[in-house]
Amino acid sequence: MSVTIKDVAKQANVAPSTVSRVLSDSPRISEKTKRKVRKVMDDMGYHLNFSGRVLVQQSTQTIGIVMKKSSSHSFDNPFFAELLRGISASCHKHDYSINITTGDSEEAIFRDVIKMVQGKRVDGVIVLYSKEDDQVVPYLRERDFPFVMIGKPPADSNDITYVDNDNVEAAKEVAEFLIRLGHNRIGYIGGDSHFEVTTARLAGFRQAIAAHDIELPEDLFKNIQFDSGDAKKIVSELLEVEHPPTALIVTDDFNALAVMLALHEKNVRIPEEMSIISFNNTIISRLANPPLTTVDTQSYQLGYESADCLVELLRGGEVFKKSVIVPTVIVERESCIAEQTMLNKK
Amino acid sequence: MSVTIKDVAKQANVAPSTVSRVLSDSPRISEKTKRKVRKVMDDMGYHLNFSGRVLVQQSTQTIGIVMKKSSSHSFDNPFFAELLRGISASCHKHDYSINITTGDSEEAIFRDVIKMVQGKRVDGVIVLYSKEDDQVVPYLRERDFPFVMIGKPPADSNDITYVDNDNVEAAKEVAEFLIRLGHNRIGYIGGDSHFEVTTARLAGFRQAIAAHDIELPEDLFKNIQFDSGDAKKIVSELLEVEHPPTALIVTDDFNALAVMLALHEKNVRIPEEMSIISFNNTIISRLANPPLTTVDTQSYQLGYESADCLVELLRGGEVFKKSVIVPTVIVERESCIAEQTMLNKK
DNA sequence: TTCTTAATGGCAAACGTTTGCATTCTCTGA
DNA sequence: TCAGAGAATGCAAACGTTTGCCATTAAGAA
Repeated sequence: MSVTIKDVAKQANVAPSTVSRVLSDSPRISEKTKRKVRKVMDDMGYHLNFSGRVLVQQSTQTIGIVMKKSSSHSFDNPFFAELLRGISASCHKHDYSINITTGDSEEAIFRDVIKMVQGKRVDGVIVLYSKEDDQVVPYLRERDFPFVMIGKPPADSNDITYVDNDNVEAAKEVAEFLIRLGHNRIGYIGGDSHFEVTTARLAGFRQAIAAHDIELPEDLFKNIQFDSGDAKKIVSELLEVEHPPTALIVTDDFNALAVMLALHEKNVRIPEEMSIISFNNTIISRLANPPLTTVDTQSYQLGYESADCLVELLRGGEVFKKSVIVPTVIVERESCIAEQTMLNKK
Repeated sequence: MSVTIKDVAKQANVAPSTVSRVLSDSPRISEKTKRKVRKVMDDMGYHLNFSGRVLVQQSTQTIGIVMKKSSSHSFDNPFFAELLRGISASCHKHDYSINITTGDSEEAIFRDVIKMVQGKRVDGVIVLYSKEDDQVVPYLRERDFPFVMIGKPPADSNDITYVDNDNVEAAKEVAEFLIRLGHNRIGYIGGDSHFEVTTARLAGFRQAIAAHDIELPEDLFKNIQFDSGDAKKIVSELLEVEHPPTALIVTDDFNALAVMLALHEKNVRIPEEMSIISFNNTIISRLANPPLTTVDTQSYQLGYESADCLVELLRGGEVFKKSVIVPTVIVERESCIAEQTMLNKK
């Protein structure tokens, strides 16, 4: 039905192989022939059929993106959108296509991955999360299938290419930042503890307060499931501990927004009565009221680098597994003030 | 290298064709043989090679998603994320894969589309926008390539399958809603006027105010480019007209957030001094402060339906081009109050 | 003029499937 | 016992490429 390499060959009076070589601009074909063939291609409206090529080259020039468990939530979160955007940009640069998992449960996603990998639909895979008790990564490793992770692998991190922030360090800096502002009652609201990012940041935070000889009761440490109802509960609890915190560290902008809303409902003013600092520097932090002080994790860059790494892996250069740590930086806006200047509520 | 249908055939002592037919569970193969072959498949760890099938079946079971111009912005906007989530869910149901454009300029996206379509990488395409002066849609129509649009096509809408809200009606209802609350100085902040959604809503709004014999000066009508700097400017201008508005209609939650921030900086309180209503009911509207009254455009549903339509188209049932209008409903939260109960600023 | 060699292009196999048609096998009924 | 029917399976071509190797041509050297 559509015009193939053979049609072009016939029309141009050359062999199909010649046409193919013109396509790849092989030096074995003379300029004259190339011109002739290209003209015929244009005239006939020829376009390469992808699957034909894939079949023989055993390469799809496509990378797969493995979403995390509930893509419902990932999609909601501008952090993932940024990641995708970065990946997308890098792929475009390298002329790779993108195929994303569509499953919405861990099981379904795993099946998607198998379909991608075994069905040879993709050359490599980017795993958008790092999580313990995950089946995808072991599966990929077992088959020696090229992949890179966003987030530090829970195990064998020397053997896996990954792109990540230094989350321990980042959390430390955040704590130092608040401590420098005079806060010593700091509430910590982390994310799902199955994810590496959560534990890393918590560790960093604990290191920092220990280094400053600050002791914090365990009821100042919370985990939030993405859900604003949860935020209300957590905020209530935090306000009811014996010495309530004067500052809060929240795992990302999105949850911070939920926390702010909950505080607002409790008539706690930000930053006058509570400082808040969060992670990711998504557009939300700029638009929040007040605008959020947040650590820029450079999610776009994270995505971009991960795709770059994968492509490099695929092009086969790499002998050892390199990893990339993307630096973080605190972006100061208006949600944090010095402890001394706060309103005294009593 | 990996195990093919032939390997399985040899091992099971049958012909490759038989294995293929077992794969598709053809009634022409006896149960006994099927069992035997399936056992061998399992033992050998066989998995179908996708490209091989594609080549002969001339169908990829993959749909392409065409992002709008600056995916940079689309990705930022939870509205698009929701769309994607809906598409993804439907695709998963129908066992289709997803391939998205990676280009970031109109030109690059167009090239991506050509690559998808001519390279036969996808069976059909979903265009995530409706815009005048667009090259993608004409291209698809010319080649009779199956596609569906999200948003009403600027032309030939009887000939194109699309999924959309009734934006004229929705805007009308929003206006009526505000009028019923007693507002008659209403500011309107639309989006990029190249997009159909923008013009449709504006039309609806104008109809509604005309129907109520309200006259509004043209300087109450603004268009916002996505960018919070712009929001400040627009807000300033709106506050400086002779009789400033008491209510604002904003084209989506995201921009509404920016507008709210700008108002806040001007010390205008919401809703006491200004009511705001927006579109899309993304999670942002729930988390805003105060939570936004917004019209739920059901973006997830929009995405889901569009993929459903496309699959139906591909399965070839459709003779005529059906379109789906997804209903909208105003979700009342706390950003709108009756004009009478507002603070008087003078 | 003849031989050598470099440049150019063609042949055909291969990639992993599917599918129309042909073949083989197993019954059934006379 | 055998023709014939129907069920089960096999054969081989086709899908659109790429690529190793061979064939042809032309040019240059002797």
